[in-house]
Amino acid sequence: MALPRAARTQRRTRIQEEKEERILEAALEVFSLHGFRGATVDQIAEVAGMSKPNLLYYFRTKEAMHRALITRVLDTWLDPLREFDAGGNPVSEIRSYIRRKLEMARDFPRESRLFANEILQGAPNIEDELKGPLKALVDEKAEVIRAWAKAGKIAKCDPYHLIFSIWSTTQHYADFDVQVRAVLGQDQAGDGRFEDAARFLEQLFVTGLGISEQPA
Amino acid sequence: MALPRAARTQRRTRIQEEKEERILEAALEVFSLHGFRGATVDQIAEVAGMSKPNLLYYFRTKEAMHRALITRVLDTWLDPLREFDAGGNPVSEIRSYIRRKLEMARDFPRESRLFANEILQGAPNIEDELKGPLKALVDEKAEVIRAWAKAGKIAKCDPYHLIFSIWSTTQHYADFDVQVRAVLGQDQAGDGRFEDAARFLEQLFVTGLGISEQPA
DNA sequence: TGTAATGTTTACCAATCGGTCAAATTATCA
DNA sequence: TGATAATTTGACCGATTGGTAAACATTACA
Repeated sequence: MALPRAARTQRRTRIQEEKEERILEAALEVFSLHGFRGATVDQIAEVAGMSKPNLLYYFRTKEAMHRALITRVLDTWLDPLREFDAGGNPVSEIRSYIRRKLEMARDFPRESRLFANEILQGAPNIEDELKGPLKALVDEKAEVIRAWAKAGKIAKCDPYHLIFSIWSTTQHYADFDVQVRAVLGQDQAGDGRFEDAARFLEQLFVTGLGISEQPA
Repeated sequence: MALPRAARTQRRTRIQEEKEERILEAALEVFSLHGFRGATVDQIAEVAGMSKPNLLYYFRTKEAMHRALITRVLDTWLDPLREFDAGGNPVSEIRSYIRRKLEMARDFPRESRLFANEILQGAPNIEDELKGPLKALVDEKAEVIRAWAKAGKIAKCDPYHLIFSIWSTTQHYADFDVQVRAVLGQDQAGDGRFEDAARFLEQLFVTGLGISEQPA
């Protein structure tokens, strides 16, 4: 018989570790390319190099795979924001936050697209996590930014929309990669586009948030 | 017999006009919510208030509907960029471009999500249009911006990444609406968020692009 | 009004989907 | 080694999918 994942009390087998990892890797590949509905279990099984029933032995449903992936991705996706340091220098904190987010868009585009897909579909599976942990974290960091602005260390601005704009500009290079490449053309679409983007965004945000005599 | 759309030489019937419009409206609703693969013809037919075979009489395949929608959306989506005036005042041109894009995100979120979905999936159906007309238009406007920078009217910056950042920040409020609402919470998630966003983005870009002594 | 073109519906189909089952195989360890 | 638990597979199932065929109804127009 042997019950898979769900009803286990003992610790995981070596085989379980390996296979579950292979499956999630394959699922990330397929889900990020075709979305949840567009991905098929057969596809994932093929990419993972195993039969469909074998895959379903480890994850009982397609949704279980997706849930495992989404929660994992959401967690690591927020790491850069967690590193945001209230005690640091405002400008350099924002600058390195942008840099880290851009690096994630470059190095983990599949994770970014998986997340984007989920949000686009209305986030049916992670609405609670958005309204809970995500909101809490953003609230906390927004308060830091607001304090910086109040102290005159950066320009007065809405901290939430500042965070949104950093998210959107950086993730754009992962989620809309096809469009970016199409517009830049073959010559400019090499890996240098991330350095160009970094330079531009740094200039935009640092200058845009530099101390200035904005009215309230 | 009666051949639908494809093989007609005469002008369209009144019924055809009406029905095709109703179908595309329904298709936009469903496609933007669930993506291409996630949407079903039955769903679209139900939203359009007609039977599935009747719908397929006007659009022979699901893909035909999607193609008709995508090309239409891509076209109107570029309108704000077309209005970008080389002869105008640089700062106010950029400012009103941002405003127009943000208005589109507010008033036509379904169109934005449809487009985002297509790009996320690798733009299988519109790659040519991206590399062709879209790139041409962006190239043209980028040249205008570059000239402005060269003349010292705005800060020196990469015009392509400037355009990307305007696209991403504004469309974020349509495509990631669920996330934005979740983070802002019930109190702040009213329609006022678009005005707040407009104020923030205007400040960010105008200050960020203001004349400054950036090195080359 | 008659009739031909246009439009609509009912019934249906083949393909694909997520998932099951029982038998066969392999790993584990006393 | 032998027995027990864990893993893998091929065959299969019901539901849903995109799309079709042909009968039926309606409209346009001479």
